[in-house]
Formats: sequence, C-alpha cells, structure tokens
Amino acid sequence: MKEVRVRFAPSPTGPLHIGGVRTALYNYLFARRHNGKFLLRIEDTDQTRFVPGAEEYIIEALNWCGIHYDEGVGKEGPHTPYRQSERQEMYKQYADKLIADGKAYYAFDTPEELEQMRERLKAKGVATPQYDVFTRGEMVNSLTLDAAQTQQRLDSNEPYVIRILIPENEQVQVNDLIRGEVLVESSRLDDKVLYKSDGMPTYHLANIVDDHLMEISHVIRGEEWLPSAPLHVLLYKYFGWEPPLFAHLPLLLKPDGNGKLSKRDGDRLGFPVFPLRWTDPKTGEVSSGYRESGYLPDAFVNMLALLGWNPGTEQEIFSMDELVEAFSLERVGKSGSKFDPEKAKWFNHHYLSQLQDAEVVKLLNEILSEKELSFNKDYLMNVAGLVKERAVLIPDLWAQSHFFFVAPQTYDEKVKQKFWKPETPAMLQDLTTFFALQTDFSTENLDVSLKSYIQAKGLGMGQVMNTLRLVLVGGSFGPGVAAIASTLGMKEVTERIEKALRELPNF
RNA sequence: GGUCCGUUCGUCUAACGGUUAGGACGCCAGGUUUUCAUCCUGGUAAUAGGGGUUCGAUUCCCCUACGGACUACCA
Repeated sequence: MKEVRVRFAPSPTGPLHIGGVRTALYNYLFARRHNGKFLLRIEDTDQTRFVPGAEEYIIEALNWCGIHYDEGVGKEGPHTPYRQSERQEMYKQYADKLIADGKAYYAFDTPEELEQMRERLKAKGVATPQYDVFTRGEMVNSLTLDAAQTQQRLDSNEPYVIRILIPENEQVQVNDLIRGEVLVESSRLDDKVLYKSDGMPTYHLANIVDDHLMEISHVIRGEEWLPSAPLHVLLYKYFGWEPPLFAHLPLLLKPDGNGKLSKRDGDRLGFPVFPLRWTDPKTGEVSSGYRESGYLPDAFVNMLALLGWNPGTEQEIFSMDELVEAFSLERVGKSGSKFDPEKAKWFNHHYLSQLQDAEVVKLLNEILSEKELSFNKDYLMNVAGLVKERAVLIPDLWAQSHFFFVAPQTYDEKVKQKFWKPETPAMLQDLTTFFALQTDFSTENLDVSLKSYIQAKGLGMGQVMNTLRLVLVGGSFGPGVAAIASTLGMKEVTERIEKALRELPNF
C-alpha cells in the first residue's frame, strides 16, 4: 500500500474552532495509525481575508492538543513551502496546461456582468443561476471570442479569470470512505474559477495541485466540501493524476436548535468553541478558549475524538496513543453531532481526578504564583490529593482549596446562623485544648480521637463538626474535617479557632 | 428554489436481517458521608412517518417529512 500522507489545510481567516480541531485530530490519528505522515498546509490564497495572528493561533492550538505534524509551516519538509501564498508561481502553469488541453478557458466577465447574468436567469425562473454548460455561451470568454480577440484582450492586460470547462452529460463519481459512492451529473456543476484575476489560484486549483505535489493519499475534511468534491475529482482526471481517497467528516452542530456550530455560539451558550482564547485583532472582541477555561488538553482531545467517531466498544477514556491504536475511518459516523458541553465537563472532571498528585501540584502552583502565594511541596501534595476529584475545571482547584492557603476572611452566613450558638465559643475553647493534647495529628488519628472526644463530652457530631468546618473553612464545603485539620496542622487550627472566637458573635 | 448528504433515548452513540434495542452524559431516586462534591446502586428515556422486500426488519429498497451542507474571482 502507498504511504499514507494526509494534511490539515486550514485557511488563516481566524481562530480554529473545535470542528477544525477535530478534523485535524482525525487526520493526525489516521496518519499515526498507518505509520504515515501528517502535514499542515496553510491555504491563504485569499489575501482579502487574511487575519493577523490566525496562523500562529492554529499552530499553537494544535500544539496544545498534542496534534503534532511531520511537515508543514514552521516545520518545513520535502515540499517546502507549505504556505500557498509562497507557492503562488507554481499554480499558473497548471491552469495554463488545462487551457492548452482545452479543459479550461479564459473569462473576461466583470463582477457586474456576472451579477446581471444571475439576475437575468433568476428572472427567467432558472433554479440555479450559474456560469455553466448552459450559460457560458452567452458570456465573454475564450469560448465565445475567437482566438485573435482573446489574445488581444490578454495582450492588453485586461483582467481575466480561468474557469474549468465542465463536461456535458457525464456522471462524476466521488468514492467517499464515509459516505460510499456519490454520483453527480456534470451538467449540474458550474465552471468554477480556478485562477483569479489577482494572479492567485482559488482553493480548488491550489488544493488539487498541492495535494498531488505533496503526494497526499487521503483527503479527510469537513462535509462542507462534499459538494465540490466532484469538481475536484474532475480536476484530477483533467490533469491525469490519480486522485486521493476522500473522507468527508460529518459536521459539528450547535448544542441547541439547529445548524452548524459557529463562532458566536460559544458566548451565547456559555461554553468555548475555540481551543484557545482568541482576541479579534480588528474588533478586540475576546472569545473564550478551552485552555483558559481550565480544560486539560487530554480531556479536550478525548472528548473531541468521540464526537463523530466511536471505537465499537464501550471504552470512553482514551489517551492519544490509545486513540491512535483504535481509530479508523470506518467507525466515523455519517450524521452531524450536536456538541454537548456537559459531556466535555464530565471528561475533564474524570481526567483531573485521575491526575497524579504531583501533576495537580503543578496546576496548584500556577494558581498560587498568580496570587503570589507559595507553599512547600509536601503540603501541596496533601492538598492535591484532597481536592483533585472535587474539581471539574482547573480553576475549581482553587475554589475547593483556598482555605488551605488563606484563612477564611468571611464566614458563610447560613452556616453561621445554623451552627453558631451561645454555647459554641465555650465548646471551641475546649476544642483548642483537645487539639493541643494531640500528639498524633494524622487524619486517621484525628478522625478517631475527635469522635471519641465528642462522644465523651456528650456533644452532637453534626454540631461540632460543622462548627469546626465553619471555623476552618469559612463555609460548608470541602474534604473531611479531620483531613483538613490534619493538613492545616495544630498551630493553624488553633489560630483559626481563635480568629473565629474574635470575629464571630460572642453572645 | 436547486444539488448533495443525513435521520436510534434530551445529547454522544452501539446493535453491519433474528437482542428484553446496549453503553455514556444529563436528569430523577436511594445509599455512603460530620458539609459540599465525589463515589456506588437503581430508574427515566429512542429506532421520524408510510409503503414495500423477507419467515423475520433499527438494519435492504421506495416515497414523504424533517434536519444539514453547498449554491462567490471565500476557503
């Protein structure tokens, strides 16, 4: 079998959204699965839509996800350059060859004339007003002009485009790995522009030429490309090249309502649609990203992989290596998937809780350094073990553990009203003595001795524990009281009790 | 409108002619717990509709409905 070579070929017109990331991921998994190569090609043939920073964003996003490419922009390889704008000179000769072979032609119609043609057709009730087998005879092009006239227009530098000459009455067949055979009657296709008047190829030309030159074996891309696949097949045929195998991926849909997931949905529905935060260079508008929201890249990738693909088993948790091992295009579904933010959270919670304590400590340290706090490793390891399974997103780590680092500044009003009674100060006072007597401050010992202390004193378990929690934590949440007290240590526990005694009502 | 693609619990999906239609998320209930989470157990909930083909259709075919993509000198 031919070497597997696949590519992800985004256009740098903005940030990559999760649908694009998934396309890249499937390409990557497929390449790795078949010991092939995965390339990143930047399709920037439309200069008017160039967005500064978009290319860097794409590369950074792929890196964050662990989707590494073998060849491409920033990495280079045997087919450098990988940015289409830098390959500009290559394309013209292919367009010229098509013209020489009678497979394409020059067209001189102005945008206004094209618009008029469409209006005229619409007025006549034509369902598909387009530049095609039926209409090209009425337009200004090298088919309707004679050779001398055409040459004269060319010589006088009149703007022109090169259009493909779509054949009449031919069945064009696309063999799609996901959808099977798709047949289209060629007369339905339009004479797409291959080469623009600005001297740049369109997507269709550049894409086919580059895929051929870069020896791409499989084109794995979004379903939005399916309608132009017949055109691409025709182009391969015109050039006499063997086409790659196609696989058109189903789209990612909005979680609510209908339609393709779009950039706007994120902020509207309160979840990110981008892997990384993006600031629009023009408007300054900021769109949230998974990374900044506190998702782990592994969880994000795992979640994305299962959106449209399944392993055929009941396994849901996959490392990247496991995904590579299990992935196949045969198990990619045909229908679009609605994105479910809740499931994304579930994956992240799972990954967070499975993290080694040392990994959690790293995350904790990042949060702490932002707050200009610092604690020793052993202490952080203890905290990590206690909080990691309580957090869904990385910032929850802080929400669940801040009392380990900063004594409560305020006390939850509801809890206070419920548990802070006239007899409480005396009880706490006595508890200080209890703690002072403990020679073993381990969670296990504290748990046992605290319970027997409460029993011996004839106190209510809930009363003592909840009050202690209020004093230590400031509210009604967090790990077990014994574990908190043990981690905090005798000195800190005593200080917090004294602080509460000072700050809470003394009846 | 036209062309093409699609349609199993609310969501992601399994079942490639024979299953009590399975799993996961969510939701609900119960349990564990000194709190809040976690966790455990159980429950809820689906083959879009109509015709065929077949001994037998979620599965194959057709029609309808619905959804989606595309319909630029954008990708």
